[in-house]
Amino acid sequence: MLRDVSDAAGGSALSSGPVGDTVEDAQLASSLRIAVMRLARRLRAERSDGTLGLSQLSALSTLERHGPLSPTALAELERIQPPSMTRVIAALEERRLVGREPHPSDRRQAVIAISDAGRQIVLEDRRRRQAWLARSLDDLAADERALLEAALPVLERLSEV
Amino acid sequence: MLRDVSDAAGGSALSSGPVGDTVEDAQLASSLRIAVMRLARRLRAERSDGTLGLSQLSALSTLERHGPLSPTALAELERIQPPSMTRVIAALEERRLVGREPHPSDRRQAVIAISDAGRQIVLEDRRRRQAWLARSLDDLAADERALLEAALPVLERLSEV
DNA sequence: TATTGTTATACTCTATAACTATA
DNA sequence: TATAGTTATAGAGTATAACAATA
Repeated sequence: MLRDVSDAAGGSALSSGPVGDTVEDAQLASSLRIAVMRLARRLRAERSDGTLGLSQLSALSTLERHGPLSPTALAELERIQPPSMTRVIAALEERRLVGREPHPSDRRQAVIAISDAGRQIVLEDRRRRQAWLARSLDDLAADERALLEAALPVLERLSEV
Repeated sequence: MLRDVSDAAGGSALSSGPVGDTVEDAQLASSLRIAVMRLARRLRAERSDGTLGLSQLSALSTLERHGPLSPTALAELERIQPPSMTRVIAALEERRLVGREPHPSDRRQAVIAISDAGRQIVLEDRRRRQAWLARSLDDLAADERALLEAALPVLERLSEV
């Protein structure tokens, strides 16, 4: 399994110019795309209690980390379009997991903030919600987990471009 | 950035028992889940020409790699339920990208095979379809690409559990 | 005019339940 | 009875276009 790794790393090291990488990048991109989509599919299926959708929980979690945000700002952080965020917020509002207040100076804007009930769900979820993936990670060898952990920041940067 | 890596690897090596890893696994699982879902969302938005859905292309690609398969077998490989695969195959059949033949001995089964047109699309797509991700990968340093490439097999194994 | 947010509408992907045909 | 596949139906998630309110 690790043969591919060293081959690839060696290849990159030998031809690190922007042109030489193109073909290898395309292959890495293809494999990464398929792996990420499949894993996302699995993760979507393994949602914990099911009462809260993944995008709702993700938005709620972002609100918990960043503090109050406008719908547009939250949409940008979540990398979805404003109309999609409208629906996510509506679902959270209906369950009283977030509150809405008018912006102090700009009456066009709204300020969405997580509620105590919402915060409780986020914290509870961070503890309980990782069942399947954590179980899967448990089956990995220590060096495989380390590989994932090492690649994680890169994976995160990819979504931020 | 690589500090986290060695820290994590060291931590795992020191406490490789199932109990000691639980907390670290949960954190890794949480971060990985969010990163994977966001990246999947980006990838979904960046689909190339748009005429073919991601799940259709993924199934087509699997047919190209594995050869002719029954709908149920293909569904299992793609990790979706048979009714979902029925719709994917129907879409591919309508575009003549796959063909359907009766199973030689079991008349309940069908055999789905990629067509020449389908194969052309898969090959063309492997070359052209990775625009955004390949571009993003281009912006990474060589050692970051190597990290991704190293973690890729682990990522793939996670979906296979 | 530009920006913020919403509504209306539609598409993709997936699931479960119930059905048909064959084994 | 059991298996392969389909149909019917539903739901989550997202997008674009058009609109209203405010700046």
